[in-house]
Amino acid sequence: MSGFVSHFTNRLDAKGRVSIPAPFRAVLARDGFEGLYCITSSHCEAVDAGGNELLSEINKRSEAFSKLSPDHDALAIALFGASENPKIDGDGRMVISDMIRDHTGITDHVTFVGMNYKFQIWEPEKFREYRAEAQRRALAMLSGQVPVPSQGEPA
Amino acid sequence: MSGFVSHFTNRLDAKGRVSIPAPFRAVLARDGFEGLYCITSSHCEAVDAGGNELLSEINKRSEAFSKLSPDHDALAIALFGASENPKIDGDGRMVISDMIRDHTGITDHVTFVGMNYKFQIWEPEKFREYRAEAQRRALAMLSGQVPVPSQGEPA
DNA sequence: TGATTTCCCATGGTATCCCATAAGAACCCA
DNA sequence: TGGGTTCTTATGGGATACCATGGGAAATCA
Repeated sequence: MSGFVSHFTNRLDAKGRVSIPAPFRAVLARDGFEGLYCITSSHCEAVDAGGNELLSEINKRSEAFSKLSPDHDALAIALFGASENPKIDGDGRMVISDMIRDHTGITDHVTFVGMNYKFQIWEPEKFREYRAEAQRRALAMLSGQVPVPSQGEPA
Repeated sequence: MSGFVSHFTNRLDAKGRVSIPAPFRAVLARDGFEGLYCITSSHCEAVDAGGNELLSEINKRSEAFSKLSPDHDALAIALFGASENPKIDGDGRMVISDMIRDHTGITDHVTFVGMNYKFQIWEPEKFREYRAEAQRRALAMLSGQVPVPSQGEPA
């Protein structure tokens, strides 16, 4: 079935907890990962989060470098050093760690953004800005592509 | 097999629900998708909706870029972050979310427009205007006054 | 032992489920 | 052909379940 879709903004409480959106929890449960896998994004002020599907995607990436090579070691350190495994409590909440706070600038609200095989954690205002930019880029990327075979386009 | 055809206008109730036209429900049932897949249209004030067939169309687009790359992230945010999976209740209704409201301007009535492999959700008055404009353009194109654009809506 | 984290329960608002009803379409049988 | 009957569909509304959030108590850590 489908993965992480849509976006939600929830509130951080006094203890630094935030509810993970219920639809995302359902996807994680199906995926079977214990807890959550989080890693800072290398190219934007967000944190990638997900379960086994995200993890295997990252593994696939690092396997492109042969083990024992300096490149592989450096990559491993970068990946594991920038990652965390937050627990999810009985009510479906996680705590926003200092690492996530520092990298995202989150203070009192958190935006969760579905990206199918993973989702991202954003500071709401920063997300709005990034999204506007992403939509511009997406339009450019898609229009350069071969047209999709839609027959019914009105006009 | 036959897809979504014709168009229907239904009423929003006090709870923000609206009946999905029965013929469309029949198509969705055949498609086998649980619920509905919705995504805002990038070139008009409408929302695209459908089942697996629409979803695979979206997936196809994003799979052209390798995961974890900046390009893929931007595209995933534009596509999946701007999507939703409304449920369909036992009576064949869906709720019009704030996202759909904002993007379409829907207040109390909803027009469903069949487009074969997907359908669109419109504010009725906006749809009338859009359709009239589309017909003018079609006529102009047929009479040879305007070079026929291959695809890709130029605003 | 004080501070922090984890577990558990409470609550208000909202979404979902379920049933009722009315209008219309299709159907059937004389 | 016509009139009655049954089904489907759109819509309304009450009851229930779910979810995000808050806070206390127990457990863990330094």
